[in-house]
Amino acid sequence: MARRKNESTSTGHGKREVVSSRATGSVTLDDVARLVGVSPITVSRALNYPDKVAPKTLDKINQAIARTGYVPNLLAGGLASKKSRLIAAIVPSMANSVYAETVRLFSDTLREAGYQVLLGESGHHDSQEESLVSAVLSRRPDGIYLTGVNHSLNCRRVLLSANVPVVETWDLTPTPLDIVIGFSHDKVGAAVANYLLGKGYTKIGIVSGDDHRATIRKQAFLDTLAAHGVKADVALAIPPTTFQLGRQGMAELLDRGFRDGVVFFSSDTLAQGALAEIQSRGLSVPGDIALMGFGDQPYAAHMYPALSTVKFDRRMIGLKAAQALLARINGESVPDDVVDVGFSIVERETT
Amino acid sequence: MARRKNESTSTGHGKREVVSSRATGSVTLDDVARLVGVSPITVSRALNYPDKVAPKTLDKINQAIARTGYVPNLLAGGLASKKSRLIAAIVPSMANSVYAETVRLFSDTLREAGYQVLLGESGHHDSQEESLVSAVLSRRPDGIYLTGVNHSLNCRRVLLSANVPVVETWDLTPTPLDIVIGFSHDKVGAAVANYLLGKGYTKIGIVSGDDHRATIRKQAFLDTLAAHGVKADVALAIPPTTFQLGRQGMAELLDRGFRDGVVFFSSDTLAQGALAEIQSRGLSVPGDIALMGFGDQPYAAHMYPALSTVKFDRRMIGLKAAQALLARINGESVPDDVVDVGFSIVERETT
DNA sequence: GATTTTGATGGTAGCGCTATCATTGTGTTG
DNA sequence: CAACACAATGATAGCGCTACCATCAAAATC
Repeated sequence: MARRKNESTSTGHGKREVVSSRATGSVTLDDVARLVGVSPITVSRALNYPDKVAPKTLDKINQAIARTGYVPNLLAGGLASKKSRLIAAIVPSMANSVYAETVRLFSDTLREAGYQVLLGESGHHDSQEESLVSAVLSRRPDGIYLTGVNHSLNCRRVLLSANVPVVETWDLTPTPLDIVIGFSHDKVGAAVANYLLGKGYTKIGIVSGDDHRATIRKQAFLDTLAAHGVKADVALAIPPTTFQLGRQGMAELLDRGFRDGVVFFSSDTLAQGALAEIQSRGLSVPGDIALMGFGDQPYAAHMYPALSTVKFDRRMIGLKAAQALLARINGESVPDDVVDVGFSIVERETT
Repeated sequence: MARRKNESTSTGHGKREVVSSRATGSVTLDDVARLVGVSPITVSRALNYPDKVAPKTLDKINQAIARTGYVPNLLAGGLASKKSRLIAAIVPSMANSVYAETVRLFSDTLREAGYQVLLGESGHHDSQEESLVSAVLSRRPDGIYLTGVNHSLNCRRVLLSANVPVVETWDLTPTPLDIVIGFSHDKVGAAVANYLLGKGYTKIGIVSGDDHRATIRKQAFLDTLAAHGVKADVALAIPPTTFQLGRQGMAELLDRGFRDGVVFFSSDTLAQGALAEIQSRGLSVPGDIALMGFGDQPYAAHMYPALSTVKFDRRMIGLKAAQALLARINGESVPDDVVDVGFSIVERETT
């Protein structure tokens, strides 16, 4: 397999003893037990429940582990205990730093509790999500994190019969698979519309991605405007919502003669791209065109001019998702099936 | 554990049969075998080597799998076969989309070959990397992807004795642990210095992160300038290299009176932040201050003004890393231990 | 001092799958 | 039609670990 195949465990860096009795050559828990002169189960306990082992024994075992360079085999452990210590997370895209931040807090929280996170990118496709879920279930995760609440029928079926704790995120639904932590995109759309109307804008445009959640925001946004007799200019961008697509979307609007109005973008990145387009035409923000983002990325506050946007606590989503899964796993009660982390509108300089 | 605990496999969504004989309630390969009337090993073969099974049998088995909703247990399979079908990847940060893109191609390529990628974030800390590597090895990955070539002694030791294919990326070294795929940061630093000198700049600054690779680039940059008798203005940013820190770094330089020169940033994001700072002071780019980025992020070409930067093929790194690991795993020969993917300087409007 | 409790350890029997070798039946060859 | 090759399937024996129940000695209880 590898070029170093022929090196045995004991060669290379000295220090290590030859202890393995198995054909495979790697050190096992049995080897450690034999070395210390205890039974394998005691070594297992030393690893998993250290306080159930006498301090002296524990000490000897830890020494033996260090000497041999023993690395536990979680495949075997997981098979025997039915606890994989693995949590699967399915996100649309890691390149989108919005999701990355949520997942980071999720991972960090779980790591502290002794779990690892297996990440899968679904790319906003339901079918991709379904196959990822299936693939991931074969590792018998102790919990699953999903982005969004829209899953194919088959995906739901598989998840339910897997009998594994599931947390859905970034959105809300009254009927979660298990637990849902997020906020209402419907309300965001309406709130932004009302905010902009309140600021006196009547010329209003929108550049939006076409994923589930962006679509919900857009629809609520348009509906609310319509209720006030305002018809918005629409330019559609497809995910991924990139700087370039934001610039293109803005160009489209400007080419159609859009001026002296405000544009709502489905991500801060889109708005950032739009700003470049506006500046390249020698127009000013918010003088000629006002901009409204979504996400409150770290850079939004530091742009010039600083971007007005919609803020929500994505780290909180990751944290609460991890905590909810841990509670489920430990058999503790989870106070709420549906957790709304809310959102707020941040007014800066672009509106 | 979960609120749905009491639902058996057969309830909920109909369609599923009660076949499990085990206490755990989940369908096993044995259950499928019994249902079809073949031995378990035949079902195993149907899953892993379908062409070794008669088409008729295969068909019946697949039907039984669909009917029962059987999900293979890779913990058991991996334990028995010593193939986890898991590849571990350790990256400094997923929020940094530069790494995310490499990892995406890496994952995609491996997924097609039937592998899953377990991601760990090391946050540019050697100690964190070491503990991640240890944690990850207990899952018995079939291969490991590392970012960078600087690893703690203990980390190297553990990796070597694990006898697992390793690919190091994003950098070069004549002595890789196994395989290395990247480019020379030393050469980048020198090349950028020469490029800027060639453009006639004599007033030169640098705003740089302090991770291993950025430091190497900076040093080569400064050395090359020094060799031409130019002393650069230095402002240090710490990772993560964010928009905000770029803006701060630029502010620092400007406050010190830096003007009519060029600044080299260790990431495009830093340069983007710097642009905001420059514009906020009513200065022009590249008239008053010229900017040079690093990474050629997708947005760099679409900024206004478009950012001059250093381009390298990060997708190629991910792809080649995956291919190299697959070759090692399959026992094929790997043509080169050291693969240089090179880089190039992209001149746009900011220099 | 007899009994119960507690703490530390061990024996046994799997977890669900696959490697290996063995067996059967079918086609192929001279 | 014997001799062989090959395709399809099966029996057995683990992979490395932990759950479960048992054991035994020392401490605590009356």
